[in-house]
Amino acid sequence: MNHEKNVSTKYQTTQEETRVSRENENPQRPEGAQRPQAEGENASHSLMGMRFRRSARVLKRRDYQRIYNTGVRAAGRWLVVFAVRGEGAGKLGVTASRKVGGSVVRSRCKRRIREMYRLHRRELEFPVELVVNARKGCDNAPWNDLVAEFEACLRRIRSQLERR
RNA sequence: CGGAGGAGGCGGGCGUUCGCUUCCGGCCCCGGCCGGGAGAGGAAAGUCCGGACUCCAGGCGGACAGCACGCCGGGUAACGCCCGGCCGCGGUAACGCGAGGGAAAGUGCCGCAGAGAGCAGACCGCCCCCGUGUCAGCACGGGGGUAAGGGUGAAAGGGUGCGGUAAGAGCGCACCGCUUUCCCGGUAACGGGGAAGGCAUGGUAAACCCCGUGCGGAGCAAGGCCAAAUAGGGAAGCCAAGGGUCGUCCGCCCCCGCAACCCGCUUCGGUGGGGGAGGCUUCCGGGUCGGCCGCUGGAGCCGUGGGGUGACUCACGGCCAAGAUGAAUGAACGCCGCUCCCGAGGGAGCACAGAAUCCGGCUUAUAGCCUCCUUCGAUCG
RNA sequence: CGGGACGUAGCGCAGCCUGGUAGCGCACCUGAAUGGGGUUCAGGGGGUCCGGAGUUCAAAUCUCCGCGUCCCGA
Repeated sequence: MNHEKNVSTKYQTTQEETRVSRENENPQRPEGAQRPQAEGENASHSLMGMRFRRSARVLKRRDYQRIYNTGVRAAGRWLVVFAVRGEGAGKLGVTASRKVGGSVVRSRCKRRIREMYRLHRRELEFPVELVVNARKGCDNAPWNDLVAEFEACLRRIRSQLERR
């Protein structure tokens, strides 16, 4: 856990974009609430990259099958991530099977995963089509741990795709 | 104050930052931006009933089958729901529970035990008479009368008491029950009372069944509109054999007509065989991927007043309150509130659960909190 | 949205329609046979009949309401 956090901060510094790195540390550290108000308005311009609309979603069963069959894989305690190289801004598909829990639990898992993708998609340096499967316990996992795991999976995905 | 019962409500609050869907207005011009508004439940659940709505390779009428319901009256669009009442059972009571029609229309079943279980029956007994033994009581054998007592069973053909008798028995009487009948109250279920009858009529219909009432079938993936690539020829009308529905059948009209229908294989697109296989005329559409509509304003909600014991209803006024579609309604953080744990201060947790065409119910899950009423017990005055 | 099947001993299944005794195979235990084991033979134990109500004298069986698993159709 501690090891993964160190790696994630190192990964952030490689991005050179100080605005984005500041936004990323906000949900990770509770002390981040004391951020300057003046730069908050300035940040609103840069937040366009944090949007996540329906056009950025994987919608068809065919597309899911293609990503499962031809993509690379990375699994963690609460997540399984599949990916192939994509176009434009990239896409995300989220699934949660009945094994994860009832309807309330599954919906919550999917929302949390979408939220993580929305906040961290910039860390992928090229367009990628992702499919994330939720695993049991995803709804109750501590937010910071879940984010760390997601980032770790993204790094593994990225290196595997670069090797191709 | 405590216990119990009933009715109803809420089911985290506030703030900051970043998002999602949709509506309205504006701008760039065909999906983006800006401003403003809205955005899960009491069960949204299970899919157990009832409707609205839509369609049916046809409709109308009738019969049967099948299924459901079943005290009485009312409410409702309708119901298997709700309200009020009756009866039965449970509870000291408040109150709760009840598939609660018919067993003198018929059939079936009632294991084991027991003498006998559905045209009742006589094991142990009780009593009388005759014979033998005997002082007698009594014993044995034979004949008869009984069903009170014992015993079996879930259930033994009214119950309790008194009289009566050889012993007994509704054999007689009183009360209770039952049947028939009359009167009174009630819309009715039913209740109250009188008279007569000496008692016949066991249980089971969540066994078949009978009686009464209701029901055509599917379901918003219903159904409709627009319409790529590819493939390519169908559609409409008329007559004849033939064929056609939603469990079956009948009648009439109607429709299809190179298909229907039957059998087999299937990658669910089709395809092989059987069956049946005539012509004429006119015309240009059919359909998949995808998209749009259906899609939320309704048996709607709130308030006031009237009617009703109540469910509910009527009148007037006001309001618009999710509409997604690989599926939005959120995420993170801070403060407060509540519960539990060591107890200075901290830590952990916050019920059941997520709209999918829409309503009326039922059922099931649900941490905690609040309000009102009733009843019982204790204490004080 | 609609339709169906199943739940019985540790495991796989009968019994349910037509209500009264819960049974079969494997596994388990004991004994015999063998130097020992397997096979075989004899005997034995083990059941909230998925849960809760109801009908009945009596329910695994009939009825209703739940729970769980699996499978179809559009």
